Amino acid sequence: MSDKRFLLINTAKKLFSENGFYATPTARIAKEAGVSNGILFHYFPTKAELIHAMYYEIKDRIFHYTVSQIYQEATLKESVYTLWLAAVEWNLENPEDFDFMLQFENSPYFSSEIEAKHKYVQMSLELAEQGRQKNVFKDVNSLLLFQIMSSLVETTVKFLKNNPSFQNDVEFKNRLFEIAWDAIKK
Amino acid sequence: MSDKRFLLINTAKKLFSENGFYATPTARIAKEAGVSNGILFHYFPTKAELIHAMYYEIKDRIFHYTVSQIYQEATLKESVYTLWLAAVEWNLENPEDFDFMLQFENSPYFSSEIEAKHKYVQMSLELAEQGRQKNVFKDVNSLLLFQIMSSLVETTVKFLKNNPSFQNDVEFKNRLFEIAWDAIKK
DNA sequence: TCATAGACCGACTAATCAGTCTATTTAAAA
DNA sequence: TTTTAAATAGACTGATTAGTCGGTCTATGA
Repeated sequence: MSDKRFLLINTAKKLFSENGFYATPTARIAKEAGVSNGILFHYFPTKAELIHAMYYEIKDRIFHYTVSQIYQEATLKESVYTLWLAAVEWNLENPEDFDFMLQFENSPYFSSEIEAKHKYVQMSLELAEQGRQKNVFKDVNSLLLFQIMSSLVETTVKFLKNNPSFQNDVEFKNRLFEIAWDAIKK
Repeated sequence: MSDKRFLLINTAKKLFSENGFYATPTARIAKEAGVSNGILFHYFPTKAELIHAMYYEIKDRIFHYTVSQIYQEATLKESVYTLWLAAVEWNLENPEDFDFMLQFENSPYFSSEIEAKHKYVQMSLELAEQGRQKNVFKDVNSLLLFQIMSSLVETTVKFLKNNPSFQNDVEFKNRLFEIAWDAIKK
């Protein structure tokens, strides 16, 4: 990936997370990145393509981050915990990505078909399926189990952002995980 | 509330839920409502004020709907169930309001201070507080308990919209409620 | 009857913005 | 060295859009 392309994605992400993508003109992105207007459209033919590229870039990074944390010998609960914690930590450490994702996933740019394709979702679905087969998880659709976990991660991150004093409180985070775990476990 | 004002809110809601508010010009709202452009700005000095008015109008309606369902002699779990079910049913029956809310709550128009003021949130917080004092709910912030319930309602509604065959399946909905209940109960 | 205020109209404007176009530079291939 | 394609620039445009403005209509009440 050329560095101008990368620079544009990062600058746009910052501006998007501050002002939302509708209030962020492409010209402003180019200016802030210190490149010409034309070059933005050279790399991204439309603003929508820039936004989609950003989505994939973020999903890829979060996937690699979380996948690097899980280990083979772990129990099911340990795996879920690892995934949950990795997702929470990652979002706390990358607030711009988190803001962007919230906006994106509730915008007309997003569709659940787009989401379903990603390896990150695939991996989570496999884990959900495993838990159901072992009779550990509640007996509902694994996609639903995944969506429940995702929304609880989101709620957790929002809460920790608003209450920073808890951000390093391991015991508190464990309690938050138990909430999520109790929701899905049988 | 004058009927033009009401008409404008409803027309805008329909268009917003179809196209999002950034892709819905004020002129289009007026045209579709069969009134002049000027009258829109007579009732709502800015587009943002129209959007905020819509938010309050929806929150009020959902509040009156849910509050009408709870009854005094109910146990805590029954009350939570009633509230949960009312919220789910209401959102399923009012998909435009649901779509609008999703957009709004993840847009720059929204702030959690705006939300916190509403009677609907106040009522839910009281219930959460009650549950904590009776030692029935987990020992975390009542605001967090409320947010958890809200996000699980949202996830449930999204899932039922994508899987309409479950919409009238009472047994399935009860299972979905148990997920939410297990999350918050001790 | 007349005055007044709010409801209502729709043409208009000032600004904005996504995307285009022409031209120049750079770098790699031939 | 020459050719070619990609990278870069930035002025420009066509379309769009929130909001304005000057005015008319209607209803109420004095």
